[in-house]
Amino acid sequence: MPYNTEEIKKIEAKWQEVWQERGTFKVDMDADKEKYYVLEMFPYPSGKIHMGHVRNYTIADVIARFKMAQGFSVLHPMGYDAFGQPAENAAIKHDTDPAKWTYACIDQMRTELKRMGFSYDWDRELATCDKEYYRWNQWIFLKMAECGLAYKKASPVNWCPSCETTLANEEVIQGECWRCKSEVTQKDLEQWYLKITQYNEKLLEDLKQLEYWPARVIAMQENWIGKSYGVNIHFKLKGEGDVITVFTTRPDTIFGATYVVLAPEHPLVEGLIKGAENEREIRKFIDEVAKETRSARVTGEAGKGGVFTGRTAVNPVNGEAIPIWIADYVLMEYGTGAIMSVPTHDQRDFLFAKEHGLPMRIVISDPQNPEMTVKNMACAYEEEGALVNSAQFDGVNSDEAIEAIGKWMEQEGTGEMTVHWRLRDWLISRQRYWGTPIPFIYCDACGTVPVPEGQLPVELPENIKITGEGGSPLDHCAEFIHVACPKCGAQARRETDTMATFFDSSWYYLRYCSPKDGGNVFDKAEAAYWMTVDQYIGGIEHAILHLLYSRFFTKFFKDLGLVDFDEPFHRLLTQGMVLKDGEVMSKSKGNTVDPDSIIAKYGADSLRLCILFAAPPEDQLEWSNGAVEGAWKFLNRIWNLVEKRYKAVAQGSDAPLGGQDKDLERDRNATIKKVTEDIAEGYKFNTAISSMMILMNKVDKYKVEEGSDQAQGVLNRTVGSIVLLLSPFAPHICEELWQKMGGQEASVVEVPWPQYSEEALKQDTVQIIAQVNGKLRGKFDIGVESSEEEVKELVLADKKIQEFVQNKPVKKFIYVPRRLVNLVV
RNA sequence: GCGCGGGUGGCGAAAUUGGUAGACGCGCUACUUUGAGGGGGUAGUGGCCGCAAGGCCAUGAGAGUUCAAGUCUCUCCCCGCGCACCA
Repeated sequence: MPYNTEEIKKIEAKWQEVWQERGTFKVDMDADKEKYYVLEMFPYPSGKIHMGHVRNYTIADVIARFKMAQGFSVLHPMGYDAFGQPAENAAIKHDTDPAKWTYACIDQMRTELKRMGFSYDWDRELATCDKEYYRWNQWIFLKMAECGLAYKKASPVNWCPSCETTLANEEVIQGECWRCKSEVTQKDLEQWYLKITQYNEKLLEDLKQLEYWPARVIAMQENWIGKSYGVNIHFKLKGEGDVITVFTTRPDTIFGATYVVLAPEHPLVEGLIKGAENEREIRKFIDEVAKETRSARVTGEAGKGGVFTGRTAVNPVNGEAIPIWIADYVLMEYGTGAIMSVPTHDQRDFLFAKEHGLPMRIVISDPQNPEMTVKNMACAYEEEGALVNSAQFDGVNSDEAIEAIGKWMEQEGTGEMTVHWRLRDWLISRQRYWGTPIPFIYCDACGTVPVPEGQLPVELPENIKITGEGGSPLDHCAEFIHVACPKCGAQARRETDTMATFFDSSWYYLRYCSPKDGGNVFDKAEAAYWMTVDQYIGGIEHAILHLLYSRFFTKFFKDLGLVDFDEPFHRLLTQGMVLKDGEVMSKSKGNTVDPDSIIAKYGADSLRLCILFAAPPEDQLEWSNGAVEGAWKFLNRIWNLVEKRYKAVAQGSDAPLGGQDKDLERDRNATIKKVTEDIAEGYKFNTAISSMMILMNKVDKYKVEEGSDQAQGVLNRTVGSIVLLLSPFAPHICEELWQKMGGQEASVVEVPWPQYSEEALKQDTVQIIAQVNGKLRGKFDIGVESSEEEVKELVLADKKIQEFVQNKPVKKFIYVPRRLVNLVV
């Protein structure tokens, strides 16, 4: 029977059914066993899986199966991040219901995942759009509200005109909507927020615990949280009580501040410009800036636009009156929306001052360039140096002056040292239908009232017509909106906004621990056993969004006393993207390869093997059809090996092995060692597979004489080891072969992982390299126990070596035991 | 500009952590098996010189440390990703 398309189909279907029926991957809390939790970022159920999914889940599956074979109690669940806009869009397009569409997609997705042979505990499957899931979203939201972490406020918000909804800061990528890439605009709205900023210090500090996360992800989160130390400095307006507060990280340059700049949106602007001589001109400028898109404004290298207000403010450290300007390069959302400008020591200020002819004063000297003057400087000097023109601080080095001046200003009452965070609270309201309803009710008498816990879940009404027009569909659903106030019973109104779907995915890993618990968000004991996630695997695109939010939720749960750890994901692996012809595979580029079409021809095992062999997990992977064929060929060779050369024989004697038998036995042990270490130490699946191929090549050359039980026994043992080592990578074929070879276990998963013996690895001889002056000149087989003297003698006696030595004296003889010698002549 | 990765054959990639550069695979070439196709087998496959034995060169560029450098140090170039008028 050849390992062809027909046979592959049969085998893979057969074992998928066996796993299903026997519940091979079902797992329960087992205090006697060490647990291991492998998790991949759950998919949005679009229906079809793509190569990115296949890669992500295959990596996870090898780890899960490897850990199972090592005797761990392995939790490996799968589910669906099922709320979200694509379902609404699909509903409009196909005139159906988002729920129907989503559940149909889930069914299809599940079938495709099963076809890949992943080792999931399907009993734990969950979908976030299930009311038994999202009721706990609502419960968490209410808990957050109780703690003051969920609150409503009116504020300028990011608005995506195409998705017709608000967006969190994290969802705005370079001024564009993360989902549809439309230009994001600003709107003033009253919206729900989650106070993630309450945890800013912990979110930053605990990054230090994440020693097994990629440095890149840590750096991205650090940047996003953006802690900076500085001073808030108060500039009084000349002649009035108003004060402009600026934030600066460089208080050491305060004596060089020659003007102050406000963002056009700054609240003090209106009062300042009223009645100004050039009021019209100023208003025109402000209007123009308002019309600019944020990205245009932020990348504005062209020149720094600004206008003078005609007013002045007083520099608190020297009493100097300096002009107040309004400019687009100052952003309202960062710091205080106002800056002190030090053109000599800040490049942006430098450009602005040059453009508008504003005064400059050097307050930090450049030790490399004592001749530096305002006139001859070509750009701002932003490095450190001794202070000048700075009264009592003259001569102090700038890095010391930062703290010294900050403290002095605090004493003088002219400013205070402060910490600024870039992280903003998380805008959670979405004006969309297909999400978790926010569990609040508006009553004219009682105000904003939480839905009582006993009334959860607030269910999404079904069979709603989605038109894509006129705002959220829930706004037009009378039976949803009208509700009695839980406090006074009067006619009241439900909140019609739903939660951003990142809420759903911020805690699903906890729900997997006890997915059917009807009375709790998750079972504390189960979570205590299974958490934290030992290995999390997913794409880098979630480096900030999902991973930051999940860390926030975990810290909140800890404060609630539901968990006792700070961080949810112990180890994180961000798998590389799958490319086709050098570009990321994507529907929009039209360069996708459908995993299903590959499975149909070569089977899931070949696809899995190919993807694992082609590149290390973190690297980009260039798809190639040739590589699948290569993987199939390798599996085919193993198949034929078992079919044609595996023969049940009387177990050979325990007599010591010699010659080729001993060599193969050593190679077998060496391969077990290599594969085990490659998987365990850094997931080097590509080299693990390559070492199995090498062993396979050796088996091909290994001759078994007719009737030689000894040699046949060694061969059998080697074939058995290959099948077991390969089983996490290509599970279906290995199950089948193991059974063919007489394995009695219900599944290879139950067979303990192969062990190697150090004794068998020992070699009698070893090849060493002989160099003359660092160049390779010969190779010698020497006994492992050979002494340095013996080796030296042997090498020096060699004709070829002598040719290169040419009777010159050997100045130095370097000997690295069992590796090389180097003669320096 | 700042941060994180990278740069090794025609291609995907290895390299025992300073010790034989290119394992393994894809592709290609020749021979072979088969009625043909597919598939299988054998040999070869970094560049240059050479019939060969062999020699020289070679890990983005240049310098340095060392008996020995893809690996360590410095300078520079290039590519990818992320962040960014962040005050």
